[in-house]
Amino acid sequence: MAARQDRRSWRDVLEEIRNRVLTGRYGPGDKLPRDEDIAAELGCARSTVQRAMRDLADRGVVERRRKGGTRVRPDPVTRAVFDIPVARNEVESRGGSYGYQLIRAAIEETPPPVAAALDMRAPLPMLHVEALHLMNSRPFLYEDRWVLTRTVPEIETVDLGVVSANEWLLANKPYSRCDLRFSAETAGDRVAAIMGLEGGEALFVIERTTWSGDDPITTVKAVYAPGYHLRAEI
Amino acid sequence: MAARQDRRSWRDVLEEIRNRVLTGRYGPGDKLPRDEDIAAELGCARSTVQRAMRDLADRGVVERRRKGGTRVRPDPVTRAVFDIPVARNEVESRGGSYGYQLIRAAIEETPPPVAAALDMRAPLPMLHVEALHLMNSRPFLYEDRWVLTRTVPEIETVDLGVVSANEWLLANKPYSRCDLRFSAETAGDRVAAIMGLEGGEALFVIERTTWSGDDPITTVKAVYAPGYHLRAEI
DNA sequence: TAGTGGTCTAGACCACCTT
DNA sequence: AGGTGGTCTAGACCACTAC
Repeated sequence: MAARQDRRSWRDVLEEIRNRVLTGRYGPGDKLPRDEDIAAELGCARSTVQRAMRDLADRGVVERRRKGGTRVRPDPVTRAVFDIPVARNEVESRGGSYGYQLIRAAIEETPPPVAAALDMRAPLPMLHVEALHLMNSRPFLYEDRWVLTRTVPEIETVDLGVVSANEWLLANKPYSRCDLRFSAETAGDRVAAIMGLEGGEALFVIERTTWSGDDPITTVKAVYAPGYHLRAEI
Repeated sequence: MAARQDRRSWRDVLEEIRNRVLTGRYGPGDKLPRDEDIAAELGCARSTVQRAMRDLADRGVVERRRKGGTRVRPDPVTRAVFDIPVARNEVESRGGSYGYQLIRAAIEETPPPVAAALDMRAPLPMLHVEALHLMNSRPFLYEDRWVLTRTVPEIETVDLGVVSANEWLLANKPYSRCDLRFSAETAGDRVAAIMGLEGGEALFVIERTTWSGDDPITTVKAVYAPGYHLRAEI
C-alpha cells in the first residue's frame, strides 16, 4: 500500500492554497473562505490554517483583515529578503582580510539633504564621518555617515580610528526604525579618489537611515566597489 | 495606579528577549534558556514563547535548532524585505501611464552565461526576448530575457508584442525557486541606444532567474532608467 | 538516545473593522 | 453589531540532532 498522510500539516495547507491561487481557482482580488471553513474542508484545526495563512500573507500572496476576510493580493510582487551584513563580516565570509581606515570625523551642522532623510526640522550639530572598509587592503566600501550627537552623545568619546561608527552604533545604540534605499550611482571625483577609481564607474549604493523611537540616530551612504552585487534566494 | 498588563503577549516576549540581546545580557553566540524555562520565567505558555522566538529567528536575531537550543546569532545583519513589483504596477502606482514595446523575440541557442545562470549543462533552443517598459512614454525599464522553451513550450504561441513575457510567465508558469541579484552597471552602447541615454550612466540592475522544480524557466536582466531606487522599511 | 524545538489540537476570548 | 482574523492556553506527540 502506498504511503499515506494521516494529518495535514500547515505546509500542506499552504501548498494547497497556493496552488489554488496559481491555478486561478482563487483569482487576484478574490475573497477566500473563512479559516474555519477551510479547516473543515481540509480536515485540520483552524490554527493550522492560521499558520499557513500567516505565511502566505507574509509572502505577499494574500491579504488578511479582521472581519474583512482573506483576499488574494491583486498585484503580484516578488518578495525578497536580503541580509545586509556588516562590512567586516562580509569581507571575512568571503575569505578576505578586513581592514578599516578613518578618513575624517568632524562636527558639522546638518546639511539640508541629511535633515530631510532624518525627518529633522532644524539643523543641529552632527558628527560627520567618512571611512573606508578594505578587503585584502583594497577598497571595498566607502562610508559617508552623519550621526546626530544629541541622540548618541557617547559617540563623541569613541576613537573612530579604531572602531568603525557602524560597528559601534550596532553594539551601543539599537534602532527601532530603519529606512533602506538601494540605487546605482556614478563614481564622482571625490569617491573615485578615495576608492582608487578612474571616475565614471557604476557603483552600487545602499543608503540607510535609522531612528530610536522618534529620535534620529544616523544616516549613511555606503558605496561599494565596482562589481559588487547583493544576492537573495526565494 | 499605573496601567498594568495582565497577560503577556508574544510581542511582549519578543521585546523582552530582544532587549536582553541588545543590552548584552544574551551576547552574540550565547545559548538562551529553553522555551519552557523562558515561558515559566515570563509567565506564559510555551507556544507564546515559540511565536516570539520564531519571529526573532525570521528576523535573523537568533538561530534555533532542535536539541541544539536557541542561540543569539553571532554576526549581526540588517535583514530587509523588498517587494519587487511588476513594471506595470510600479509605473501605475507612481501615477504614471504604462507602456510596453517588444524590441525583439527570436529562438537562439543558450549562450554560456545564460546556461550557467540556469544551471544548464548543455545548450538548448531558447526564446530570447528584449523589451522596453515605459512610464509616460519614456523608457523606464529595459528587459533582456531568455526563456527555456522546453520548460514552457506554450510561450511560443504567445504574442509578446501585446503581453510582456514577464506578465505572461507570472500568470502561466509559477516558479518554485528564484535567484535574485542586485547590482550597478554602466550603460553600454546598445542599452543606451535603446533607452535613449548618452552612455556611461550608472544603472540599477536586477537579475532574476527562476525554476519550476529542477526545470529552468527563465533568466532576465532588468535594467532600470537612471535615478531608479528601491526602498524598504524595517 | 535523550533533549530541544516544531507542530497540531480544541477551545476560549479578544480586537478590529466591514456592514 | 456581528463576523472574521489574531492570540493565548494546556497538553500531546513528533522530528531532528547534539551528545
